[in-house]
Parts: sequence; C-alpha cells; structure tokens
Amino acid sequence: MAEKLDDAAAKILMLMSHRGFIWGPSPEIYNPVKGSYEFGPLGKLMKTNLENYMRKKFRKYQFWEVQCPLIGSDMIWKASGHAERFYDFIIQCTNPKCQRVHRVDTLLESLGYNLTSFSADDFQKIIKEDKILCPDCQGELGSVTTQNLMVTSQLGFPASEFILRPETATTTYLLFPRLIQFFRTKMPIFVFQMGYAFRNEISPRKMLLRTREFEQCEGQIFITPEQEMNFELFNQAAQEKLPLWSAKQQIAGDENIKYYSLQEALDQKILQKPAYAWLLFFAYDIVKGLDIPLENIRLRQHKDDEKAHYAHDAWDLEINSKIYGWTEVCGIHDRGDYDLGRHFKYSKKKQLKVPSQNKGEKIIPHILEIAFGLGRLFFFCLEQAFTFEEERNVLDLPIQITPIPFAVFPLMKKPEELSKIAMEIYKQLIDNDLGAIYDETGSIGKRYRRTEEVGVRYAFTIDHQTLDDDTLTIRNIEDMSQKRIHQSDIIPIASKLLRGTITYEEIEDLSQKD
RNA sequence: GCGUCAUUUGUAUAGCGGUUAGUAUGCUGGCUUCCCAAGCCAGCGACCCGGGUUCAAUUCCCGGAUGACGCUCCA
Repeated sequence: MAEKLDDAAAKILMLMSHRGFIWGPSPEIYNPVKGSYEFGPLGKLMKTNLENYMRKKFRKYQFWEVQCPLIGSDMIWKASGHAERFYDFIIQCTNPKCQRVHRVDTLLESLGYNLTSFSADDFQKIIKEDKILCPDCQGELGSVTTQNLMVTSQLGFPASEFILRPETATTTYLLFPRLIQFFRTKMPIFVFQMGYAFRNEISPRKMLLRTREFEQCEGQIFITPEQEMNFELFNQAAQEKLPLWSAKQQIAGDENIKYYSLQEALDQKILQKPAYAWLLFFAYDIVKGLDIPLENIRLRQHKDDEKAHYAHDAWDLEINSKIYGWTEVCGIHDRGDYDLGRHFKYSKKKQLKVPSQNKGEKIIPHILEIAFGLGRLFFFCLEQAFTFEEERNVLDLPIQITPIPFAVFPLMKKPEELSKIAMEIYKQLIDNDLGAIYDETGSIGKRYRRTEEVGVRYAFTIDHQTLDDDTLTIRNIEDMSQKRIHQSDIIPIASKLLRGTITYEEIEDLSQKD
C-alpha cells in the first residue's frame, strides 16, 4: 500500500468529488460524521446502473430479490451469533499520556491466558488480582467495558433498544419459512438482497472502503448437503478458470497466483464442493463483466484464524486498488447449517427444517453466501476506469454502468436550428430510456473533453450538414473517431450500443458512401 | 482514541505583521459557420473556526474542527 497518495491517486480522488461522484464525509458544512459519504448526481446515476447490472446477473441464474427491514430486535442478533461476536471487551490505560485502548481478550491471550467465555467481571478480576498493566507504558488499566460494534436505536413508548442490521444476510435467512413455501418446497433456493447495513467501525477510512453505513448485495443459496455435491450450474462452468490463492499458498509465502478451472480446483482439493466452486465463479464473472483488469482480480482463501464464526470455507474476491492496494470486495462463504441451525435452536420453529433424503428424517438446510459491498464495488469500478492520456482524461467505464452513455451537442450555438434539432434528439433519447446529456456551452472540443472525463461513451453532434441532409456525427470515446449516421437511426443505434448488440465498428458510416 | 503532517476561490498553487491577496485552471456573458481543453473582450470566485499578542494578524502564539497517513481495530 502506498504511504503517500501518488499523483494519479490524488487526481482520481479529486475528480471523483469534483465531477460529482462522491462527496463527503457528510455533512461537509457541519462537523462531518466519519465514514459517511454522499453520492452526487453522477455517482447516483452510476450506482443505480451498477445495481441494475447486479440485478441482471442474479436474475440470469434465477435468484429472486427480496427486501427486509433494517431495524430488528436484539433477539435476531443473539440468535445469529452477532451479539457475541460484535461485543468486544475493552479496557483503557489510565496513564493520561498513553490512554491506549486494548481489547481485553487479545491482551490476556498475548500474556498466555487461555480464555473460554469470560464475563466482564471475570476479566476485571484477573486484571486486578494478577496486576496486569498496560503493555505499552506499564500504566494502570481502567475498568473493563464493552464496545458494541452494532449500531443501535430506540423504538417504542417507553423506548427500548433495537439494532440496525450489521449485514443483510441474516435478515434474508429469517424469511426461510416463507421462501420455502414460495418456492413450493423445492430446493435449492436462490435469493438475494440489496440494502444498507450498519457497523460501528472503530476507524472508518479509505473513502467508501470502510464506512459505518454501507450497502450490501448478498446472494444466498439454501441447499441440501447432497445438492452441494451435485450441482447443475457447476457442470456448465466446470472449465471456467479462476485466479485462486489458497490458504496453503499464503502460509507458504507463495504469492504466485495461478488459474485453475473449477474442475481442477476440485480435483486438487483446493475446493471441496461443486456448488461452492460455482459460487466463486459467479463472483468472478460479475466482477470481470465490469471491465476490471484481470490482473487486478484474485480470489483469496481465508486462513483458519480469519474465518468468521459461521464459516466452513471462506474466500474473498479481492481487487487491487490503484489507491489502496488489494482489498476485499466480495466474500464467498460456505456457512453450512450454522445460521438456520442457530435460528432453529432459538426460535424452535419446525419450518426451518426440510425433509432429507432419508425417509422421515428432517435436516437443517445449508447456506452458501456471496456478499458484495456495493460501495466498494462502485469505488473500484470508478477508480479502475480513470485513464490519463497526454491530452485528455478518460473515464473508461462499461456502457452499462457509466452514468451517462450519450451526449448531444450542437456544433455551435448559431444558427439556432442546430440547438433546436439537438434538443429534440436529446428528448427522444430520454424518452427511450437512453441516458444522455445536452450541452451547448463552450467550444465543441471542450465539450468532448469534459464529457469523456465523466464516461460519456458516444456523442452526437449536429452540424451544418445536418440542415441539408439530416445526417449527423457520432463520436466514439475510445479513439475519438467519428461516423456520419442518419438522424432517424439514432434511437435504434443508441439502443443497440447500450444493450451491446452492436459495436461502434459495425455502424455504417454514411460519409464513406457517395 | 493516540501520533505525524497539513488547511489561501470549484481545483492546483504564490505570498506577506500593513498587499486593490498574485498566478494557472475553472465558471459566466459576448465575439468569431468553430469538430477535439484555440483565440480575443468583459466578469465571478479564497486566506478553516475561536481566543491571544499587536496600533495592525491571512501571516506569530494557543486551543478547536477537519483531512491524509501510521498505530489500534477490522464477517
């Protein structure tokens, strides 16, 4: 990771805010809340496009979308295990010059204590009786308190405490009794949810990469153990290759990332389950489709000590950020029967079980999860797309997610007819759900420069010839080349370009004809 | 929370105990039948906040806020 931001990184961050993608921390005119950001006009357009891209990917494999409440009772989070996991015992050094905060469990463990489920009082006793001092300054330690890593709120009269969800996944699991009915008791079940989650991060930083409120896009597969080993989608993708960096390699210090087909990964026991292997492919496929350079994508397996409380196997899809280095953008987790098992134990609802292969026996379904941070994904798409050429800054985003794919310009303000025609074309594009801007300010060259910096892929320019023969130019962001097309072809051409059913190269250039 | 460094217009910067606070870029309007940040004319826009020292503070001192990076922390 870079110690100081280099010029390109600083420029990218400047353009992100200057051009209206990301603002904050918010609110800028009062004392901002750390780790909270606004999406400006272009950022919001792009995020909406990115969300729709994700929807399309999930729908393609017949995942169904649901939406659950952000606020929930503490019961949910006790059952899920987050209450245990998200409360840390902390202690602060009383030396006014030090005042460092320590996590009690890691502090004691580092001193050789073997800990199993201690309470705050137990910890306090140990610290007092064994005269444990601050490891940094040998100062006296204060009293043990808890640090809640979940965000809470008050509801009702009189008010009682509720929790803002720290992940969307658990709220999806609570739907299982309903989902199993909706899917007519047929497993596996594919669902996903996009929405906000909240965490009381100790130190929010790095723009959208570590925030206290953030959006997730999480897909869940409810599945039986047999189906995990015999998974239809796997067969279609068995030869697809993935850049895998196993835990074993990491421990051995081997940083050489190799590509394995899904089949090879199973054969070599890097992965255990076809269904889980397919999910890794799915995550990779989604990111690849966003034009992230392949050398900047890898799948990294969690080592045993990194795994979450629920995970049997866990891999992160990481992207090599131009600004912040390798960072997780998606976690793929084999959660086994942990979640529904816990909810069965706490709620005692029989509907959380399904019939097994063996007659008369019921089992807890397993869950495979793919969890994207939408803000992170957004950030990576944006930063990876900035390219600085000698003469121009280009935001080279894929047309599906770029905030504004098309622009319409009159070559100049006079004669007025040029503006009139251009404005009409602009309105037609909007009417046809084709994102566009209209601009007549400044010279034509300046408008091209300004728009390619925010990812406008194609510009339609109305010139004097338009008045004679109803043709106009279409300009390509990539090489700045232009072709003449007929005015009546704009909508069909723009639609096809947006859907990717034609390329710019395939457009017929009328100026070549005579 | 702690430490280091920083804060002058939208952006990037210059500068000074008394300045009409400079420059570049940007933006606005106008001119130029003008296709790649052209030119010309006119205009817009800033010293983070509070206190102190001083005849006088954007400049010096103290405090605060905020930011970047590091530590801590981190499904």
